Amino acid sequence: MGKKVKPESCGLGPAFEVIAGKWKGLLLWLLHLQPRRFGELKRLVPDVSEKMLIQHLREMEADGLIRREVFHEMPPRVEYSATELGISLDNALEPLANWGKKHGAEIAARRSEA
Amino acid sequence: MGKKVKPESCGLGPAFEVIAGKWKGLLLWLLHLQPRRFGELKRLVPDVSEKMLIQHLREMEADGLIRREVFHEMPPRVEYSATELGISLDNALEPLANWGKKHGAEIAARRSEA
DNA sequence: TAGGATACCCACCTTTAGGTAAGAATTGGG
DNA sequence: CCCAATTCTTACCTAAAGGTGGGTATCCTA
Repeated sequence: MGKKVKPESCGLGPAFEVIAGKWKGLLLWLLHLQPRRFGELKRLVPDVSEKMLIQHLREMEADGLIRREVFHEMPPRVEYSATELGISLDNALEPLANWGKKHGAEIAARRSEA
Repeated sequence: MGKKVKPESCGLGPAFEVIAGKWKGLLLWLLHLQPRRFGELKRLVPDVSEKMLIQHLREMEADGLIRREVFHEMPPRVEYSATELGISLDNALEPLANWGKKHGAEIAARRSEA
């Protein structure tokens, strides 16, 4: 019994570190579909506050998941897009998203029973 | 341009609702390997507090991811194991875990540069 | 009868994630 | 000269997540 197991060998740690945050998964998904500017993201995710929107975008940029491109126009324009690394993460998230689509109703039902 | 997009169609929402929590991913991974009793889990994840350990286990049980079996022995014994649903979620998490194993070092490096 | 092992339960506290609302920089147009 | 549009920025606050340290119940064994 009781084989020895290293928790780190699970591998979820680093992935969660990078994608944890209320809106990051959704933002990455949106940006992997197509580049978007700040205002677009704000409209597409109407419940996010501006503060969290930039904060999450900045962190994802720092982690190399997305890139930020500034166009020196007036009015100003900033476009965010997914990097290769970001796309690879989004791909790794797809099975999870499918699981959510498949079992979301079941979960919600079980929770409302409570 | 600017196709209309429904954020819900991403599908990550329900999945994150169920797996969010500092230790849930790791716990599910451990329990999909083999059933474990409370004390074993506590030893395998030494940084988790007892409070969070049961709290997470209880929530995962309520969500149908794991099952809890009580053996009326002395000293008492409670065994937790993954359900079908839990196993399916763990499978959906595997690509994410692989992503973490592959890019964890890269992420950590980028973060320590800061 | 005291102590040990196991699996909890609880009250309290700290930390952190996230929200609100206001304001600032840019620069072209009226 | 003032205003508008866009992308932030900042100070402050709330709520939720998680940690700490103690206590409880059970029954077996010494």
